[in-house]
Amino acid sequence: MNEVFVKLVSRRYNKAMNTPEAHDLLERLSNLLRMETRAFGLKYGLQPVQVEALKYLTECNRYSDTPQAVGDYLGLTKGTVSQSLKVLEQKGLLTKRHDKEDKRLLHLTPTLKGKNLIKKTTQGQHLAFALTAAQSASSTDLAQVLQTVLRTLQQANGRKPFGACHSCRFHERGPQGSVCGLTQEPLSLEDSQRLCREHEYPDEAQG
Amino acid sequence: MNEVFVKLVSRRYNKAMNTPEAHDLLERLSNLLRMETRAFGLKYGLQPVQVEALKYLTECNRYSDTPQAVGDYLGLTKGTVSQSLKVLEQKGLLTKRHDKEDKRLLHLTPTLKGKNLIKKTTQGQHLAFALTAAQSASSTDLAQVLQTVLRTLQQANGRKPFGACHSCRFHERGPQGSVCGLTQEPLSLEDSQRLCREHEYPDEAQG
DNA sequence: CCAATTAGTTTCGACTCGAAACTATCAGGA
DNA sequence: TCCTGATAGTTTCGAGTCGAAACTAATTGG
Repeated sequence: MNEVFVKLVSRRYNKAMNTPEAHDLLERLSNLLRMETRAFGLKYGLQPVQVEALKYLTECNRYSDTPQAVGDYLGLTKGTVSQSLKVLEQKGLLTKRHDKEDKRLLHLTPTLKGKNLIKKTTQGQHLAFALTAAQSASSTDLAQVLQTVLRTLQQANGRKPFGACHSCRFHERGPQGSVCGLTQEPLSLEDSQRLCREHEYPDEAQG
Repeated sequence: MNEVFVKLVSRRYNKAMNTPEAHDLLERLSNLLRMETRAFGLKYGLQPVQVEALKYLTECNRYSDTPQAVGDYLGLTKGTVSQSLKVLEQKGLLTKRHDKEDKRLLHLTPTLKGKNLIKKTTQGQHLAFALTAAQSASSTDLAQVLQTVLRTLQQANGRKPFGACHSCRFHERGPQGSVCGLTQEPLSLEDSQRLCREHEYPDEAQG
């Protein structure tokens, strides 16, 4: 049964050749995620990086709870990390403790307060909701799943979707080519394929 | 045939309940993407935001090529956008032109130089490669696909994978619980589930 | 026991970003 | 017509990010 499954999926992926599209979608999701984290952190006076560092520390094992590891994980230099950790410590969200074997090493442990904050982070973000929506959607195409996630997130945040013109509810196909139902202006084929800030999805559509 | 398909997928998703995992994966992917864009932009003296703005302008239609739209798309305030666009214009990557109907509006058009730069961006990034790898992978589980993308990207960038301890090639299951093959120290169940900076995937494994 | 290495901190400068004040244009009503 | 309010964009300012480099302290290896 899994065999059949695999074949179907592979076929769809190859046919769609949607790598550049998935690329774009991931980038846009990436941006939105960052904004969510920023907005959340603001409520607690924390910067996005600080939230992410604290989150990492609640998820790593005892070989990986050092400033160096945080830097490797987040892709930041040790200097930058050092400052973020200082803030987290001052706010009572984590404690530092020197390793007994190697006194250069610092072990970082989130306090109860820190752990609770991270719990709230995950709950507070709309991403969880968006992911649930995407997972209950019927598509197996990566680009389509990502698109569902993105759209749900954008709705939740009250952001414009910026979809491709041809997928818009105002897009009208006339005898002499396409027309924008909002401006009543004719659209070239190229226009129709581009992103539009006024884009609105049709009521029923999913893709 | 699609009916069967949908049921299978739904079942797997529900069983796996992998929303939090997908959440994490998206965040880490998001970080990596940002670093790639940063590294790329550096070569041309551009900041990540500037690259993204320019990229948007090569993809949007004529109703959406204004500073305001760029801000909406990237989730930035108009002041911030204004500065980024000024830099792009100074570097000869885009041109500004006032709308003839509404003189408040500015239309932004990437120059040939700008368009070429964006082409190189997409080619230069490892993400395209990673996505291809993911799409040829056999999994249909969102978390698993994302994991493949992430791992491929991390390898391409020479970054540590930070996988869960129990999935590591040094993880050994002994009679009295698990042991880390690197440190020869015993691991609690909790340890085994956490992220480790020394993590290395087994040769053949995919998940 | 000294040199090289590694973990972490501090400092500095370039850059990001939001907020707010500002200019210019447009649209609508008395 | 003029005047008010709204909208597009710019400028300025301050808090914060981040990498680079210099620095301290501890460890490892001839």
